[in-house]
Amino acid sequence: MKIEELRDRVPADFIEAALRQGIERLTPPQELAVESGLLEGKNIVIAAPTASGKTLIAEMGIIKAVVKDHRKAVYIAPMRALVSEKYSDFKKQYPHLRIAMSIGDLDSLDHWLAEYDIILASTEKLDSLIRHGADWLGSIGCIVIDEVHMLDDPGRGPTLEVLVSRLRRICKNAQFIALSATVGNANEIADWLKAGLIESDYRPVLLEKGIEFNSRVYYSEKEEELEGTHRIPEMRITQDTLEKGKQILLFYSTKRNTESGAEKLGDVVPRYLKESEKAELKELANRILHSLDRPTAQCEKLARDIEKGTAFHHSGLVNEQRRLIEDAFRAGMLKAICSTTTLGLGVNLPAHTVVVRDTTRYSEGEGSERISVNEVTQLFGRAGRPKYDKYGRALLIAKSRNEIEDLYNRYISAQLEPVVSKLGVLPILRTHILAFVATKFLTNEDSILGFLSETLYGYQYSSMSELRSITREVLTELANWGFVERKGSVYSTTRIGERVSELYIDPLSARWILDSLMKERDDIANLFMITNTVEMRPYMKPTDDAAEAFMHYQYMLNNTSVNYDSEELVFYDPIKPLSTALMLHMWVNEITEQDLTKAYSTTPGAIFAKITNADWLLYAAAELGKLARVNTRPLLELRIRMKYGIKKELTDLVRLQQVGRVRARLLYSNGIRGVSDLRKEDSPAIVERLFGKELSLRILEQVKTL
DNA sequence: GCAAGAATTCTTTAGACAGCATGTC
DNA sequence: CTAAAGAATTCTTGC
Repeated sequence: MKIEELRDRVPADFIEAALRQGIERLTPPQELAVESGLLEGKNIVIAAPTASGKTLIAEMGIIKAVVKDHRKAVYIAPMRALVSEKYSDFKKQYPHLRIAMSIGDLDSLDHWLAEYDIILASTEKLDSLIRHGADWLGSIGCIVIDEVHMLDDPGRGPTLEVLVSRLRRICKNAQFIALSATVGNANEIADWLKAGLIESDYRPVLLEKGIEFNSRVYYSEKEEELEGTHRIPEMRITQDTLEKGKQILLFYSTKRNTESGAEKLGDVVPRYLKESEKAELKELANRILHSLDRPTAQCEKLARDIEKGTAFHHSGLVNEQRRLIEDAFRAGMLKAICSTTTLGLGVNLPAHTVVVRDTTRYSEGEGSERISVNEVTQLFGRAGRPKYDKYGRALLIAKSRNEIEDLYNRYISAQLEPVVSKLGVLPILRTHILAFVATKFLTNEDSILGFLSETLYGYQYSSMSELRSITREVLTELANWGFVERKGSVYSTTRIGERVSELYIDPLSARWILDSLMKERDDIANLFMITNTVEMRPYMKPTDDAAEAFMHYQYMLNNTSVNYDSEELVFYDPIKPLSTALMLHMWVNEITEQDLTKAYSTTPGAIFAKITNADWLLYAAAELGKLARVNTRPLLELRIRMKYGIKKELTDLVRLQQVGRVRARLLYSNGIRGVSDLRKEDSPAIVERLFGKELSLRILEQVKTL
């Protein structure tokens, strides 16, 4: 079907945008979607491979709802990176529409969300907006759920499940469009959502899946001899790929493996680089090296790899480094990347060849486990660059002749796994049930159960007796903790309970924080208060210092296990969160990232993730403290120190714009110890000497208004 | 006597969402 | 609380 043929059924905005992108025909799944009533507002579940054009289907629904029906459209995705990618796509294609993005740290003016046509948000953010009583939800005409297989995730799936079920109640006439490349039971999901189902194998770029063994690749209907001669299989595959003038992504099971992989690639890749590329790479390496104030050992390692045309990519990198690497790969500068699943989950970054080197992964409590077919399929989906490649190649590596067939059966000819609801667990329901009561959405046991029966869990497990007993238990617990009150059969939240729900923290964490607030606390105790929570997991490794401090702080660590659910207690070791607290304590005492990575054998990426979380939890703790009538000054001060990584003495200077960690310290050591010192006669000269004319002016200007 | 390679023991283990009010070097 | 695999260390072999 040609796009043009849709002229009278879909707004011109969409047609023009599609044509601008060079899209003239619908792909088969797109055509099927149109035939199954996409444009008539029917709910649709689409299970089709990566790059099969699922996004365009969503786009059709969104634009139709917005332009033709004058309603709002919402796009939900599980990753912030995904949301912002879609945001810039939409902004580019539809500059005249009012498009907003709402994710954790970046928000287009919350309150004004009502003014926008298209709202793109992460699952949790939209859930949170509901908790804050967003009133524009009723005017939604189209809801797109990207990566619906997230429903299967034990940690975050239930939130999506509850969110979707709730939206179905709030937005009675809205159209639901759910997308995924990896669901084994799309029919079930479709049935649950009362949606039409579209399943398709269509790919714009052919995908050849094979198993490598001994320099030979075994596909289902052919075999291929590799060009490479290297003794390590994935290095041979890389040589072969580079011989073809293509790029490669290699997926490993651990961060360390990606790093050693990239190092080995350093012997393979450079001979395929042009002189001009080497110069560009050198420049890139330099930028990577200086992504932090002080390069860490990891930064140096990464920079060395990049000069050779390769890189590793995992959560230990800071965002800027990740972005630089992704862009450089897209531009063809980098030839090969060794990555953990980070690259498979986030933004779209295709390569001609994809190798999933490891098919097992360690998981706590279970030991080493095989990764799922769904996940391998997800990673395989990165193979083949539309517009550049005729076909993509996705490979596994066999270590023995026997393993060839085993891997083939297990991952290539295998069925995708079904998505199964993980909602039926007490700690998860605790959070959501509090939110139901807090928003007065559901206020008694029966209505809560009625709602839960509409979730995927209710669909998949028809017996609700288990949920009934958990719900009862949760309500009792929340009442005991002082977050809800009961009158007859009706529950309502206390002021604190309501705030806990809005702050989006686990009620268990809130209870622990409230209890801790009542005790005598120093900085470390305050930090432990927020690190000993589920929100802060995974914890840092226990250090010797932490073990020692544990003895010292025994008094405050009494009862720490209150913060854990019984099954988890087996794994709970309070030294770990204490270790995290000590790391943060060093951060707020101006220890450099470089030293922190060494002392806690961690990575810059992990440090910043902890800092961001700590900042949020310190805010939450302060808010709870307000309600509990506790002095929150120390918490707020700690929060400023957390944000900037500074000692107490610099907190005043940092109020100035353009002044952060480094500049504040510089000012301080030059005798300017606070904003008031800037008013002194000789100050302007000092500031100008330190920062130059322009910057010093901008700093001094602020003195009048502060 | 020494080095390359085999055998054994030791060590370590993916990712990422949320609040709120504005701007780092 | 479990198991795989890389890294580090020790042992063996062959010249």
